[in-house]
Amino acid sequence: MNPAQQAAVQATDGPVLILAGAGSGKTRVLTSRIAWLLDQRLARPWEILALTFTNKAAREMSERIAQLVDGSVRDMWVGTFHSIFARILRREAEFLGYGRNFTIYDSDDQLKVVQDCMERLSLKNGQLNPKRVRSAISNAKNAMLDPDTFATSDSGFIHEKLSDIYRDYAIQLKQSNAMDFDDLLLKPIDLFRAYPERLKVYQERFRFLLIDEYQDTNQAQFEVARLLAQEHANICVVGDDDQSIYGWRGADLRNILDFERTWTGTRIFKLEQNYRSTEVILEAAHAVVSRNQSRHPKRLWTQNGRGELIPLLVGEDESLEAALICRRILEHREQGGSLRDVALLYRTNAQSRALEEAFMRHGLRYQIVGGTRFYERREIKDLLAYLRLLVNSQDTVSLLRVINTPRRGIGDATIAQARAIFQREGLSFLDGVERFELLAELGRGAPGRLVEFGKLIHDLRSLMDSGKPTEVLELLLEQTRYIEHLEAEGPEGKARVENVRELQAALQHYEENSELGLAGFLEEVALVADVDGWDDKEDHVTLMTVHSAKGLEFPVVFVTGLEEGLFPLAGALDDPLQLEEERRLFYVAATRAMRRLFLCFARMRRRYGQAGGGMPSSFLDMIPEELLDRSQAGRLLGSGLRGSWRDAQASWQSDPHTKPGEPVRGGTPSWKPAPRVTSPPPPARPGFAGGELELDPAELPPPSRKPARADSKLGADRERAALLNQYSPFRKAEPVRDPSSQLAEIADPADLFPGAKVLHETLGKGVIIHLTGFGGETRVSVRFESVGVKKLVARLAKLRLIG
DNA sequence: CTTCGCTAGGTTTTT
DNA sequence: CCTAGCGAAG
Repeated sequence: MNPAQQAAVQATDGPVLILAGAGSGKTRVLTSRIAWLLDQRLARPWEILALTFTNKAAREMSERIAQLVDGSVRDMWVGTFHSIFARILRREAEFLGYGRNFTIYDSDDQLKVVQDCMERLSLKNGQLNPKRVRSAISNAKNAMLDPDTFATSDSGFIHEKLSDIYRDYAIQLKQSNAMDFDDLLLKPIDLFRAYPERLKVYQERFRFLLIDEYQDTNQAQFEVARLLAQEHANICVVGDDDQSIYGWRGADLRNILDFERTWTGTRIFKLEQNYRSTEVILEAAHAVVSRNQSRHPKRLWTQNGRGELIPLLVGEDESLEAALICRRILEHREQGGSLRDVALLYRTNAQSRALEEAFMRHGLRYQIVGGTRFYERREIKDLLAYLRLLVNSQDTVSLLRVINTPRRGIGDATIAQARAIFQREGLSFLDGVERFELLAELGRGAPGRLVEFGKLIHDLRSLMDSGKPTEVLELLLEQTRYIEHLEAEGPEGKARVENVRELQAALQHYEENSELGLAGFLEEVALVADVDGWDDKEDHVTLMTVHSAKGLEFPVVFVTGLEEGLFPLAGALDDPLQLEEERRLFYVAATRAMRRLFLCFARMRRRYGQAGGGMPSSFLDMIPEELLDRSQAGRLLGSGLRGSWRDAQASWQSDPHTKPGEPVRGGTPSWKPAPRVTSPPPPARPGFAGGELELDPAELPPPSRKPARADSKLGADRERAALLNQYSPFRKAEPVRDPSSQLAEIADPADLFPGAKVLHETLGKGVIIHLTGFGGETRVSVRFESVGVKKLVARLAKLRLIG
């Protein structure tokens, strides 16, 4: 351990701020510090509270502590903010008028409540959009504004309506015995303020508080930490202002920048030696982030050596960008590297699609982290909603979700009437269902169906009390005939059934390893993050957003989609604060790399299916020339053309943070606000082209946008397909000369690619639109001439490639 | 009450 | 381009 690290570990008394740059051994310091506290008998395990942002980070921390000290980790509270405070809230629920079986609402559930409130307040078709409302409520909560305070914080018609909805929303949640994510941080504050003696209990208990990724805390987290630590002032926070990337979620950089002012007597330790990356990588990352105004000045250094230059990979479009990356990965593997070494990072989840297709085509194993999550799939949410309703009978969102799923003839009209009746009688929905006489006015069929539903829930609940969680789920599936319901959906349903099986397996696993039952399972499920599902043991390339990648490291990293408007994102371009966050995001991305960093972009990228222009990211301009390797791209993307990027950009983008005296090469001095010009269009850049292709991409035919109607361009498509496939280890695409003259073999799923023309035994000719690889099964969307678009399982579809 | 077909809007990032 | 969500018809 270096002297700075050692000092940080041993400064056990009073407030401590550890400014830990990327790769500076932050986790090591944090865990050693805990081990030190225990070794020196300064603290006993249960007196330590360590808070992280992801379960993965928490797990890693626990494991590493366990290696340092023996055994006693079990009594220590190490977990995410959300899980730790959920735990505290369950214990203290009665003080807040909640039941300890409260449900945690995710953002989907929140939206349902908001919509319900808006309907009730007749604001459904106004200018307020439910998602906006949801985010307004969330922002209010992050700023610790309750409905009353929020109401007086601003004025105007819209704000008034927002306040009304927020107030109703809070009431609905309470009535449903439910808390949203934000509540998990806010309610503890309410509790501690209203019941100082409860606060005291936790203050006494947690004499040592440690917080990881402190730069990402919001005001509520700041406050709850302050409350807990104010007694002993043994608060140690670790963070890096350059890695604050959750501003949009309410993270407040001031928390870390002002820490020493909040806590008198703060000792600050700076960890600036990086053990992860090469000098080249660090310099590139620094070149971008150092333009920010809001940061502690600092500079990482390393003894890892200079390292290799950063290749620039330029693809004609997103598919070719992906193909170039695949080629590099294949090279890496040929040189004895493992796929596990490699990560692809992107700004938005939508970018994963083109990359995924390329990986499939090249036969490279990959795992996408994030995107649509398992627990957010419809079939999973349906079943979880049943289980949630069993645990918490007041959970309205879940009730409304399952009451007519699968269809049992209880529609909106019935529900609305029944709700009205029960409300009048002061009954909860499920209680009301048991009062048959009240239901008479609902007409002929409805009462019976409602009672039947009530009985279903009743039976399931009795089994929950006596049996195992897996048995409950089994009975649920049986009674609702849910599997049959899914199977009736056709091929789509088959995959959903698989997901249900996975849920059963997950529940079984939980049951075998925990005592906490159904309620515990639901809590765990509610609080998983995308990264938590990431499997770092398997040999595959990892694809994820930059946000998900924080805290991770990989020997080889590709940062993709470095186009102005994508990374940095368009919405951030004219807001200095957001632009700073984008730069930090780039900094995070680049500093994930240990040995090798690649920067990639595409000259053209389809968005919403429409072609869009890709100007190289302004970040690329900030990186000193001598760090980049344009040896291959350089043929066409040479120094002479560099200015033209900037010229083009300068005409429509100004960079408010470029310091005077540091004019950007070839551009207008940008501290003088550049006029926002919409025309003329950026100058054409002939021959500004594609990376490392051996074929000159300038001679490449443009990709046809709509393969289905591209008959006249078939030749072009074929050539393009050949290019895309040229690196495939399995096969060289060999287009059939005359489609009608011969019947091709049934294609191996790995041979299929978007744009390929195929022949199906019964459905006839079609064109592949795209491929997906969920659950290890390649699925293929084909637009058939006869029947339109069909989704098929590639393995079973017996498709033949035709010319 | 359900089903079908159309359209508008969505892609920032997530506990 | 894709899909969720809405309105109209059965």
